[in-house]
Amino acid sequence: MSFLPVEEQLAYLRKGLAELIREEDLRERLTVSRKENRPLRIKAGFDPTAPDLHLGHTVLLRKMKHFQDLGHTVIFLIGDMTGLIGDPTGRNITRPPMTRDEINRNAETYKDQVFKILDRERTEIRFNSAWLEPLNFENIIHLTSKYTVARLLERDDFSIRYKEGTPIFLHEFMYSLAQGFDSVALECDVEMGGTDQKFNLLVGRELQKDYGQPPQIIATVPILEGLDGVEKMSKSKGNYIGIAEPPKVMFRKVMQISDDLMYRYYELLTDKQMEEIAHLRQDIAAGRRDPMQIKMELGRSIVADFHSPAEADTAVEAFDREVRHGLEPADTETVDLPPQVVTDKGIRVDKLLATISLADSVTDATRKIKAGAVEINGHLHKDLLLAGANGTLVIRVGKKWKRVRTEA
RNA sequence: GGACAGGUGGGUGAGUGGUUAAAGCCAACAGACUGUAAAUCUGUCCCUCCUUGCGAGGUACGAAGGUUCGAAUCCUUCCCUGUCCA
Repeated sequence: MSFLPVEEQLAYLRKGLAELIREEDLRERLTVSRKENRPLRIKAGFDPTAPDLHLGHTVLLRKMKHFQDLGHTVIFLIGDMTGLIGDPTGRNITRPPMTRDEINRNAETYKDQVFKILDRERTEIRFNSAWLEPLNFENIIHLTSKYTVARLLERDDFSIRYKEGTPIFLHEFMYSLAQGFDSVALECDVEMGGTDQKFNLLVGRELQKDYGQPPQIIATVPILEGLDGVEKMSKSKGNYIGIAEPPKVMFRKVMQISDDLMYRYYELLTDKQMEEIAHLRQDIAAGRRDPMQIKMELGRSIVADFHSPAEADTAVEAFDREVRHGLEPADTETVDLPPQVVTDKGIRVDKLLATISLADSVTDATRKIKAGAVEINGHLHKDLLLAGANGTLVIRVGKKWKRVRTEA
């Protein structure tokens, strides 16, 4: 295949990047690539323990896709070895080793998700244990001799923790080095990551020089804020939208973000141009457009990306019905009445709720009943007992619904 | 190896012998409000049982023992972390 002119490629790639180190290098690399008709190798690493991708990851994936659009090769690197360390944020410092089976299973999960965005034909999936595992102690000494403690301590996580006096374990220092070594092993032209990865990416540059390779270009993408609009989207903070989540859930979560955050999502998660987004913002500010409608369009677009336009429509309808009008979902689950919650005085509603997981525990169910959060067949139910029930009970606790079939 | 400081509920962080199942804050959940949200306000926020009560019982403050009528709080040993010294 032939590559587009370098300046056109650059323009396409530059959009939406947080930082590019260095643009001149990329220009040069693209020029060589075009001349030799050789695709560039773009790497980004992923943690094997968290195969549930969320929208935060897709900001990066979308950008990787752009490289593929231009004919380059993307290396989707699964950090099965570095995953034993965990990126040193100070949490989950050491992780239990994963079995080969688990890793493989997670890799499969990754593939299902990643190829919703990436082009299968231009993607290599690699595991860094392939070259990290064979390293012997001599190799490791060699590797560690390339970097100083002072430089590693420059990293924000470390310097903060060092000052605070929170523990930093030696193996955590290995994370950046190992990641850098990945670039050496793969002879990467470009490494991508979130802006929070900048330090690690730079280490790769240094190491490549030490190993006689041209230093990789670094392209970082902005970190997507989570649903709360403040912290970065992450699974552990619970402020995420998973790309494997059902359409309804995905859509509802999008609708939950603040109006302000919506523009950010438009910017990082859709193909809408910056000018268009600016217009939307103006129109809403001037009262010419309804923010809810605009947010619904965002949700529809995101759901359609990961599911299908038809499913997106269904999700919109469900939202309208369930959230806006507070009606029972069309797909409410029906369960049989568990016999153990029936007493001679009637149904023990607290136990029922706990059993059919409308409450975390019986105690929790009791609290919810007393708080007036429970509705049965459309009526507020504040009693622990329900006598004379027959037919199907439609139970609502907050936004959760369930139908319970009784015998009588 | 030594000295000193510290380890509390999902997170943070008070609490140094008794109304402490453990303040406050955050998160979460429910309710009100609303244009979806956000924001705000109110309530809840370990488990089990029923006679649903400012009820009874169980479990809980790194681990295990001990002192005491009674401990997260005192003692002992152990584990873990930090700082300083070597």
